[in-house]
Amino acid sequence: MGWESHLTAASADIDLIDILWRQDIDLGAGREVFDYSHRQKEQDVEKELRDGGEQDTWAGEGAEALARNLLVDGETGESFPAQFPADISSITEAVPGESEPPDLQNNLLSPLLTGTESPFDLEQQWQDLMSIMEMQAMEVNTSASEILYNTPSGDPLSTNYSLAPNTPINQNVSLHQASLGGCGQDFLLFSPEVESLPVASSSTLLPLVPSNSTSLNSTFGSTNLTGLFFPPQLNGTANDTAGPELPDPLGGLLDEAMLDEISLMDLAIEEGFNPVQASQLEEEFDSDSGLSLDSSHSPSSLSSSEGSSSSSSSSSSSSSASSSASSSFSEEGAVGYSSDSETLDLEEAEGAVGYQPEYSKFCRMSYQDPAQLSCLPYLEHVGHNHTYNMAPSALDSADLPPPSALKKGSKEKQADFLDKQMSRDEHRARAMKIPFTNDKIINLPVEEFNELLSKYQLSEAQLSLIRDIRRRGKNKMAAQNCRKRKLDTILNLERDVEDLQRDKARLLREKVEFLRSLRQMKQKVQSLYQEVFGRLRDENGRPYSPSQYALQYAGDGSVLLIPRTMADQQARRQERKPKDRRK
DNA sequence: TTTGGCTGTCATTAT
DNA sequence: CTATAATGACAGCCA
Repeated sequence: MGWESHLTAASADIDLIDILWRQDIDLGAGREVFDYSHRQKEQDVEKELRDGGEQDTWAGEGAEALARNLLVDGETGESFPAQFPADISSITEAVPGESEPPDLQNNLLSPLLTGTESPFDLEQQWQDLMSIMEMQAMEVNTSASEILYNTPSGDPLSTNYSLAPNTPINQNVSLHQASLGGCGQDFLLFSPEVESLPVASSSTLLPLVPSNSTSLNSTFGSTNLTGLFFPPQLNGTANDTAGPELPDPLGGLLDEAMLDEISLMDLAIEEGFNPVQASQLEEEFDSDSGLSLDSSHSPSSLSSSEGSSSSSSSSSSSSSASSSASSSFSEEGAVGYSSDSETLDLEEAEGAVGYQPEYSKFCRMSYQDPAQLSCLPYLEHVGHNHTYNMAPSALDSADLPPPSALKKGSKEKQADFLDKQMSRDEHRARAMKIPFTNDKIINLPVEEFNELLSKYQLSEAQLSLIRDIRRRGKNKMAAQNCRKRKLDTILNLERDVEDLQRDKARLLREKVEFLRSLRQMKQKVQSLYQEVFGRLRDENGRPYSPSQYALQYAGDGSVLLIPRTMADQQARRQERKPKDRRK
């Protein structure tokens, strides 16, 4: 108990600390045993003595903090309604199942479309869309064929297809030839004018859609010139199946600009995109084809911070026992959470996205490097000085009180200030005459630490204090790392969210593009079908009735003219196959 | 005076 | 088992 003889320290702070220490011991917090509960008691007593009744003021702070935490969680926990699957389902629902029975030609088109025309590999979703479109496309077919026959197409197919009556005629009709005349023009012809897309789900989000919903039908209805080129049977069939009694409910969604708008509106509504983000997306869509899959913000590149750990180095310890805090920076820097590169990376990332609050928060965690901190002007206002372990030399330049406070600039005040910069543990260590620095106490490896302890004759109180200092010091760094990790996690999650939102927007746009091209192909195929069928003549020179005959596409590119009954059977068979496969 | 952020500390659990 | 790391909770300080 030799330490009591040093109670006459000049500093009042040290007097107080010594008094506290005596009280701690008087309260029974003996230093013989390293006891957590005792340490808690001494903490409490110390607080009561030093802070007076201040604790009452902060009685409810824990609850407030909890509430804040919950709020923060609520902010970061963005909700992502599963809208994309809903899109598909609603599309499926939007396609009336009743349209199947009357439309016989659909059944004939499906094998060709699914088998040979698709240049894309969109896997399941694509297949789903295909199936959707197959039912949907025929709603546009009438218009498509009308447009086709309205065109001054070349006539390579003119009258070459006169077929024998009655029998299923197996006549090769080269689709290559057939497409020579109209195909090249088809895309030019159709793409700007007909934009029918079954994004019925999106229409629910757009109140302006219904007003346009009849534009397509009315447009093509008024220019129905099919009769000029087709015999009444074929034309009648087409009108019967997809005609006025089945108006295309999606006709109003065909406008290309509207599709993009739908995409953006989708995003805005589903994900809470702010207008700025939406416009950014729009720019992205405008400049990008939407097919670039390489994301520089790949979520897989996130957890980089964990790798930059370096073990604490004993060489950072200071030599002077009295200036015990001189090496606190190296001590903290040795924690192993170097954040330089991360800070830069995040600066770029956040700067690109405009996440200022988090950026500020994040950078405040880089205090472990004072130079870095002083280089960040926006952190200068952070004048907190809880870092009692900070080196006074480093604090001199930045945190010294204004000169007015030092006018009477006595060395005592300077000493006072330095004292205030010392952590409580450092004060305690000084009061207890601990013969080495807190830095060593905290950062030395266990072996060296024990070796150091064995070199000195230390009382139990001193040993207990040393262990406390070591425990608290390590825990302090652990807490700092923990907080930084937590911030990193939050930032990474936010970046993940942004990346996912970007991906979703891109996929949505791709979906629209695919639907668009799919629709064009279907229109082209359908018009080709009708052109070929319409040019077929029986032995009497009369056209075949679409209600009795149909064209069957073979796998080798040939086309067969077969009776309807056979075609229907085959179509049903082929329809079931993929469904069974899916199950 | 109130509030929010930062920091240190303790208790507890995980490694 | 001990030592240490990680983390939630709390308290205190400061702008």
